[in-house]
Amino acid sequence: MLQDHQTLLQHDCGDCAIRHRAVCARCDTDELLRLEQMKYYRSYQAGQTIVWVGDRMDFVASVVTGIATLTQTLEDGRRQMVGLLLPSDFVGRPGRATAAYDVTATTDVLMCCFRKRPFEDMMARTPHIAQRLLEMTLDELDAAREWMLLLGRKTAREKIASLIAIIARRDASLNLRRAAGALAVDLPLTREEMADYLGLTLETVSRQISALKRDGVIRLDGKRSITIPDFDRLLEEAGDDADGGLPV
Amino acid sequence: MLQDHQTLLQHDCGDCAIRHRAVCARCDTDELLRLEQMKYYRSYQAGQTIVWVGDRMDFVASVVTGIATLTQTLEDGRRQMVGLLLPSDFVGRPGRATAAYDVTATTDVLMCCFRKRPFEDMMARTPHIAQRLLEMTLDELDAAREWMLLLGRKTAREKIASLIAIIARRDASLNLRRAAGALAVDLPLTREEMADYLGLTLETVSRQISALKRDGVIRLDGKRSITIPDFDRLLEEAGDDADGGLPV
DNA sequence: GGTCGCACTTGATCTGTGTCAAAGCCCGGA
DNA sequence: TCCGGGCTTTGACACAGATCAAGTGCGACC
Repeated sequence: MLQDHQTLLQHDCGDCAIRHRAVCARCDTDELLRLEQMKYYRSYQAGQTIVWVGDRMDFVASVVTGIATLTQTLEDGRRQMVGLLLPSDFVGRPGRATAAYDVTATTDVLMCCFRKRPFEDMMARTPHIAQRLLEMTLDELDAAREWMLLLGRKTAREKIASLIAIIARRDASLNLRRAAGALAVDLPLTREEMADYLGLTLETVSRQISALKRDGVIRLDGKRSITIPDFDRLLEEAGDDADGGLPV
Repeated sequence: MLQDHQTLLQHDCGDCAIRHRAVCARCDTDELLRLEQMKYYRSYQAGQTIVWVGDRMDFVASVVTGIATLTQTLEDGRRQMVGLLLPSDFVGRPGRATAAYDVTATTDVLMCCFRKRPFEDMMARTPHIAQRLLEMTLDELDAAREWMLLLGRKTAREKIASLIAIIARRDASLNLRRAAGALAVDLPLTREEMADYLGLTLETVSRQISALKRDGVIRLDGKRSITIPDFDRLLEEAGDDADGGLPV
């Protein structure tokens, strides 16, 4: 019953060995119960816009299942994705009244929500929540900076390889779907969404995926599902140093 | 005597009308005094590297005077700036042992430092610090996302205009150097640093600055100092919507 | 089973920015 | 005063990726 938002409260307290699974019963029971009473759910269909820039935001939430994106748009329609929300990611900013980005459901999405005001009050009372939120925000900031390097300095081929590596890594850490040697990943994004992630056009995305396939770096099973025969080879193509992904 | 790190502890408590100047005496006196005892200074010369990626980080700090940058580098030397640290900005990540980025002093820099361990302990005891740090980190995340839009989707000309607008805005909010109509700004960065900020080459930066000058969007007084006759015109060139800068 | 529509691929061409190279400017030191 | 070196500007050219335009494949719906 606590599963949906436990990532919000978890913290390193020494008692909880497995950080991403356990919630420390000793310290957080009261807060957990209070939070439990506050939560409610919202679900959205694939393609649906969850909030528009400038909308009044009266809630904060975390993604339970599905994938959502944060995007920014220039007046003439150029779009850049600035956040990719996977299960357990947090949406919304305590202390801000209106949304700064468009939030869109890429697949069907279930969110676990908390009304903003009581959540903020609670944050003021229970230091663990602010500390946990700080930790999550710092992780996001690191991811954003890695992303900036990608956008500013990588070639189209490196961008595609990086994106596949990022998805594979986040995916693998959730699902442990690592077969012997080869790794199966499915891309939860359309070519256009990948383009918006990478600062490219969809044509370029398509061409570079074809090129990586031609060169044996990836194999395609259908259009959205790929296998990676050699992950290190992929990382090499991504141009990163050593382990080349989001610092975690 | 408290001036150097007061931004770290300030918060909205109702008593302090002017957020960026006042520290609420009622709530924070003890913490301020403890923090005061812990602080020490380091200074760096222009061009000097403050920390290298992977270095052990035994302190956190905030910039008192001068400008520093965070950069990431690919193996073949391509560089991308991922953070620009102006006075009052925070450096270092509580809970992380090694630096994730190169930190370099662009001008002479004075930093107000705290040893990491005691700072972390203090953070655990005094919720205000974590909350304040969260607020600052969320601001940085917003800035990073604006930056991602710039890197992924703006043209070279728009990038330059945006950078000038960003510097002018941060500068103006600190110094209130807004003359009637025209606005004088000096660029604290070399052409190469601007290029690293914007994901361009220094030649392109130079060409676009010349173009903006030719078109009357900016005027140059020497190489590093510009005046902006019409700020709205500049924002238009930057391609942003409405007020087009870092959301604050 | 056919056909409609949408996501994707592929091709031809165009263009903005990178690359390479040279020259100018300015400041500091001898 | 002149010289040297770093920062900057400018030019000529190359090329990665954008743009425009067909075409393909595949699932949904009749």
